[in-house]
Amino acid sequence: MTTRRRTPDATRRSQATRRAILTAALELAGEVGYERLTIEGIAARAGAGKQTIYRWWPSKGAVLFDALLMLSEGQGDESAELPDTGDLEADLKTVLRATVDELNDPRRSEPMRALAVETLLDPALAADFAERLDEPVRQIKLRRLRRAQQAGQLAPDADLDVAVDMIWGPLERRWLHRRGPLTAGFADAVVETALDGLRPR
Amino acid sequence: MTTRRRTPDATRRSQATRRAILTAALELAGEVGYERLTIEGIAARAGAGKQTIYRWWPSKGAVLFDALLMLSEGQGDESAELPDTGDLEADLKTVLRATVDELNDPRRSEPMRALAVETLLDPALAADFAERLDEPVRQIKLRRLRRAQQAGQLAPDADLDVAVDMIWGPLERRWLHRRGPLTAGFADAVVETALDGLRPR
Amino acid sequence: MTTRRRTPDATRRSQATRRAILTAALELAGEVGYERLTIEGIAARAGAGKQTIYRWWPSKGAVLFDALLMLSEGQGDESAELPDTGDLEADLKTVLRATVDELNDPRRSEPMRALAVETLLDPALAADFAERLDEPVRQIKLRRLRRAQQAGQLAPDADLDVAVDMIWGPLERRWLHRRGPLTAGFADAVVETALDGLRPR
Amino acid sequence: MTTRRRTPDATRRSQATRRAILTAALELAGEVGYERLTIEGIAARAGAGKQTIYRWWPSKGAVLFDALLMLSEGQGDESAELPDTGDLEADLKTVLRATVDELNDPRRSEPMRALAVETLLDPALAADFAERLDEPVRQIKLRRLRRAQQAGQLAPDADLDVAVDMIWGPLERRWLHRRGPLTAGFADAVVETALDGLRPR
DNA sequence: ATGTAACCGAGACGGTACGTCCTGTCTTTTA
DNA sequence: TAAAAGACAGGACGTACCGTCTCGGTTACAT
Repeated sequence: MTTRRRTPDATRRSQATRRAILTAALELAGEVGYERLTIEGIAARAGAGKQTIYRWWPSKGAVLFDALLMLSEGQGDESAELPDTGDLEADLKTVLRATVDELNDPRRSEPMRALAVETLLDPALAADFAERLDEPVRQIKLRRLRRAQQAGQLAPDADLDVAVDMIWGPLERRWLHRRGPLTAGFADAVVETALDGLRPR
Repeated sequence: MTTRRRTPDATRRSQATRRAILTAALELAGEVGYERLTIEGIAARAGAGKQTIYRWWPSKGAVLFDALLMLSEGQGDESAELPDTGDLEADLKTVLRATVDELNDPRRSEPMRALAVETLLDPALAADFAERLDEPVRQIKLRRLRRAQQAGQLAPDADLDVAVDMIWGPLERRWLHRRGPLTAGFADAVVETALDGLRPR
Repeated sequence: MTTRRRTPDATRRSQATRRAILTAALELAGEVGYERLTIEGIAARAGAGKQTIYRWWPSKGAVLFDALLMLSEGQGDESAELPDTGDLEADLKTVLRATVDELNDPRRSEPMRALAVETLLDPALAADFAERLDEPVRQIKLRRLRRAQQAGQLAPDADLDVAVDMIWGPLERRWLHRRGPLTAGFADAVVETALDGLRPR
Repeated sequence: MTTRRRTPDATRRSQATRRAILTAALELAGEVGYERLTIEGIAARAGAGKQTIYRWWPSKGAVLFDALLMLSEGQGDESAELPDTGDLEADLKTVLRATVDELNDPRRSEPMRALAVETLLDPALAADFAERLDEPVRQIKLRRLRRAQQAGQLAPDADLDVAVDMIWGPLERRWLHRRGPLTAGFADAVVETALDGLRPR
């Protein structure tokens, strides 16, 4: 007696309820942390039925994902670009400092950490996350570096995939593992070291 | 009637039971993943009472932590050093290739991933982990880099803390987030890029 | 954050589950005895979740109480009366012999003993039991005695509350404390002694 | 590999510890009630090891039994007799009024209730209790009635076993089931009714 | 005096059951 | 007919005690 999972009719979806659920998820993630965030808690806070959540999202991670997407609605365009003043080092410092500021704001940072952790545990969510958030952003970074490479500011044989990891990796690592403070100085040091290398010149 | 948490008497501890629990934890973490690893399951597999686990460990993450420590028993000395043939680049490649091999072995890798994720969720466990595993290893890395710096193989003003992140960070990131394959080639590229920098020379 | 005990909605209650739980409770009480009757066992036998039991009953005694009420459903009317042929002594012997038979049937007797013991330990249950079972039955007994008193078959100044205790007490005592066999002869002796008194005439 | 249950050597028994355990059992039975009285609790309060209790007593009921025996030490002689002034009715009233007073003193009454309940659940304890407390007392009662019967104050064919139940049963029932108040008046009424019977004379 | 055998306090251990919490499904009621 | 409300089976949580066991420390008797 297989009760086939019916696909809900998205056109009839209540937008007010959707927003209430996403808002409740964000608030609770910030208040109690991801571990103690529960579907029941979200439903109760949102004044929604549990079934409504199960109808539209496969996991609490997916709810949080949509909640974060809602937050960054509008500014997260596909066609966005990193600043390009011609000075790669200055541009990268500008971008990384902005990231530092964002990660230091707990209101946005806590739900993001929660989601990041969830992607480590849930491969399906990780794939969704990679496709809809991580990869587009990575392409933006790669485009900026490629332009710099064409302008002769980066070594012609530099592996840009490695370069992205090297520039943005340390920051993400410190943030995710709460290892050491996130400061503008750290951002600058990373950019300088990545560009100049560790060997004496 | 406050029933003060009594400190258990470690001298009476059953080593056989301890080993059974740690072994069961490793096996189960490998079999069902960290999310579905339960204290009840560990106790059942180990033939131990739940209370015995609760008596000695504060969380399932702590059990897994001890289990991994047991695995690396003996070789995890404080006085260990990275190889130093005088050729920093070659030495780093050797070390990172070894790490790649280790991380590609699911028997060790899966419980480690599980533990790494848990440190993201449990600050107390994270502190324990940092103190007993991460920081000692980081010091070993720093010592090797410092010797290279003194030998003139690294820039005298290079920030070695940033350097460590830059060399080992990308590997860890790929592993933890399952982003891209872990290969010897990737390890080599990271070492080369970190040492030479991205700018043309 | 006080999580107020929500009152369950009785109209939504599953009658099938309720019956399964009460049946399982009766069976288990008969099989393993009251002491080793557990909520977990009842839930398992009934194929119910533990929470379903905790939602509707405050204690295992209360479950058993309802189970016994279910058993005697229909015949336990408020308006029921003891037989009245005009011969008090014969009627009382009839009633007590029937009680003897009932108490000698372990299928009904064991759960009843279990419940009786539980009322000794749980005042709330005792009150419920007294109100819904014991007192109605006592009123039936009192009505029969009162009619006999009006008919001149009992002394006009006899304390009927004491009389009830004197007629039914010894039987209950032997049963509850397993002191001596329950026989028709014992029932007869009690009735005769209670009516005639101990003094020579 | 049967580890034969060794018989403890009673001559070496620590009397101080025994008293501490019995005292703790009485106190705790009064404080938290029988249900929540635990061997662990008794051991902790007495400053004794759990094994010391298990060595000497088979159940918590047995501990409480010995504790009550300790309380009534000295006055519980085998050769004791009920008062015999020649007036049976007056003597019985005296005895039952004394019992009423005893049962109204919670310090003695509560542990006794606890023990009484336990005998309902534990047949081994019930047998011990019957042999060492109940039966001797019953014999004393029977001896008094027998003397009265020989003196012509009771019907020659009266069943004295039934008589004992009839005289002492109602009091015990009210006490054990907390049904109605225990008063001297009730004691008197029971004695009068039992002696005179319910029929008009 | 010195084994040596027992009791004793202490408490770790494998277990059972507790009562709570949450999951994901299902059903009923509301709008 | 979507959504709220919430009952349900299931199962993990962390706690409390159970009764058994082993460990040293301390009597007390027998060499």
